[in-house]
Amino acid sequence: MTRRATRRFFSTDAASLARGLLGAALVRTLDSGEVLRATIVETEAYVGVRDRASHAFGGRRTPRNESMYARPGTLYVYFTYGMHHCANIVCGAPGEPVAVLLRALEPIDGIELMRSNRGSGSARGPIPDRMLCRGPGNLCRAMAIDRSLDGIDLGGGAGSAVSVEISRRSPIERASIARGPRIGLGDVGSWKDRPLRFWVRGSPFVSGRTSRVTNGPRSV
DNA sequence: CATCAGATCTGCT
DNA sequence: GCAGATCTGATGG
Repeated sequence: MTRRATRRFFSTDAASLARGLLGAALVRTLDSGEVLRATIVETEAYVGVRDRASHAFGGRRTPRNESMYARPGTLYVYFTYGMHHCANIVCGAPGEPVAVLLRALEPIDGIELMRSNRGSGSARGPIPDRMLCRGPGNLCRAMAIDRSLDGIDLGGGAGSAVSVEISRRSPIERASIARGPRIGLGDVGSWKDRPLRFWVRGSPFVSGRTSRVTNGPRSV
């Protein structure tokens, strides 16, 4: 039993949404009608203009990050390193550039299409399921998310390209959620160590170099 | 395992 | 020009 997340669900602070998204499903409906569905297992919170690691630090506003300033439930997709797309869900108060980065998903439906979206893999054979949506760039590729979806409203009417499904049945136990510092940040002072990354403890779908280090204990 | 170069877009200096 | 909310394949211990 699931329901679709509405604007109300996204209208909260970034850390709360980052936690609350764990266990929810990200649903991508393609133009063809095919559906890709995956459980969110890892997120990062970018808490607003005071967050030195955020694209919106100090109130910075550019063509790229414009949708961060849109209403809660807006999808913010950016392109980085000349190669990768990353997907965020805008939250917080209306007009505040607050968002949650999606870092890893556990594939549920449309797995073969995800694999195909990722490319044919390498000489070592097809990409294993646990790698399909591991990391913010990889999950965008698998789920066919790019800048053309930047700014869409996840809380809008039915049939939109991307939405979030919340399950009442199996919410993630608080004790099964781990948190730690965010990944890949440059010199952002004390913000580097803030525990704003959240993940499902022990999930083999979570990103990070070694699952032992990144997947260890430490509850919320 | 750990480290590193390279892919080459976007925004700031 | 250079660094960045990344990822992959290559190389060396």
